[in-house]
Amino acid sequence: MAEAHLQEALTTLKDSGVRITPQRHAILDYLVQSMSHPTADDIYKALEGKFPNMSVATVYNNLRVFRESGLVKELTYGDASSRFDFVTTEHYHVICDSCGTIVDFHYPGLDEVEHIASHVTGFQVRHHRMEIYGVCGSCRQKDTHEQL
Amino acid sequence: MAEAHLQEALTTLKDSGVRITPQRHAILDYLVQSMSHPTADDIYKALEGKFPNMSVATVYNNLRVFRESGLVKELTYGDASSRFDFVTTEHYHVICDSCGTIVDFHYPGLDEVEHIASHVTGFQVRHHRMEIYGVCGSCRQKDTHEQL
DNA sequence: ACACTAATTATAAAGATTATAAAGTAATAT
DNA sequence: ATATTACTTTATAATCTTTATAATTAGTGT
Repeated sequence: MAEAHLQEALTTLKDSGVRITPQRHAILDYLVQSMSHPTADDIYKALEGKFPNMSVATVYNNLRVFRESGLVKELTYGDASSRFDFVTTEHYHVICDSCGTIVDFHYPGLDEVEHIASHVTGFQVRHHRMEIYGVCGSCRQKDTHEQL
Repeated sequence: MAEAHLQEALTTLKDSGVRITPQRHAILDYLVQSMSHPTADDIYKALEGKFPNMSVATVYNNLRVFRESGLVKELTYGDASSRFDFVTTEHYHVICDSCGTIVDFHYPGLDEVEHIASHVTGFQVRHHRMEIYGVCGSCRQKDTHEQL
């Protein structure tokens, strides 16, 4: 399953004339395997065993390449680092204000909102982002015990 | 109208024990007056006429104070600077991918989404963010003429 | 006006990301 | 096969936004 996603991604890249270097293969592989939403630095650190000489710039460059090929979505926040999400099916994210955990959340796209926004503002709407924030189950338990 | 908002904000601050300095007054005033969504640097530059010695840190510090008092919302993006929005009524934002213009968009809160997210993930949901992206009217005209 | 405390300033530091230039590697044509 | 070319990686420096620090200044209640 994950393997299939990786193969498909590699084919997509090859077909659009992007070379498959060992570094790119490894970064993609990590993105597919990791069920989390890693930062560029997470990826850099995770791969420094295999590629002791890899530069952070390589990670950033290739994440940009993947983003431009539509393989990866960049989740941007204010001060903190961007997180990168391998694109499979459409979904939103629910984020814990306390520990930062990101949980995938499947919900039908908000087409109506897009239509109304387009109508009201005169924009040609192309996409939207939505995130839901709160406190995750384990942080709530901690809070209860610690009287936080 | 704008004056009323400013006065109300000043009262809120005073009541919570925050000193009203000339800098704070000016920053709040600018936020209320400007119908845009300025960055910290926008504010800093706009006020350097009145306050030639004001530090950027003062702008950031006070924007944080206002945020913590609930007077101002911080709109965070990835690489770019945060933008600050004086809180009046609840609304979302529609953002132009081409020129960055931010337009206010009034729409009922997505309560249902929050409820379902809470139910599915076990989070105690507290808030959400949504932005709609596209191309604004004037950029679309430009694109047509320039065959972009 | 005085004393107390908070706010401002100037500066440095931190952190994430991008730019640059040199060296390396893969693809293509000869 | 080899030379040529274009693309990648590496190492490093630079940029940009934001925060931390320490010294000075200024509000506020008595």
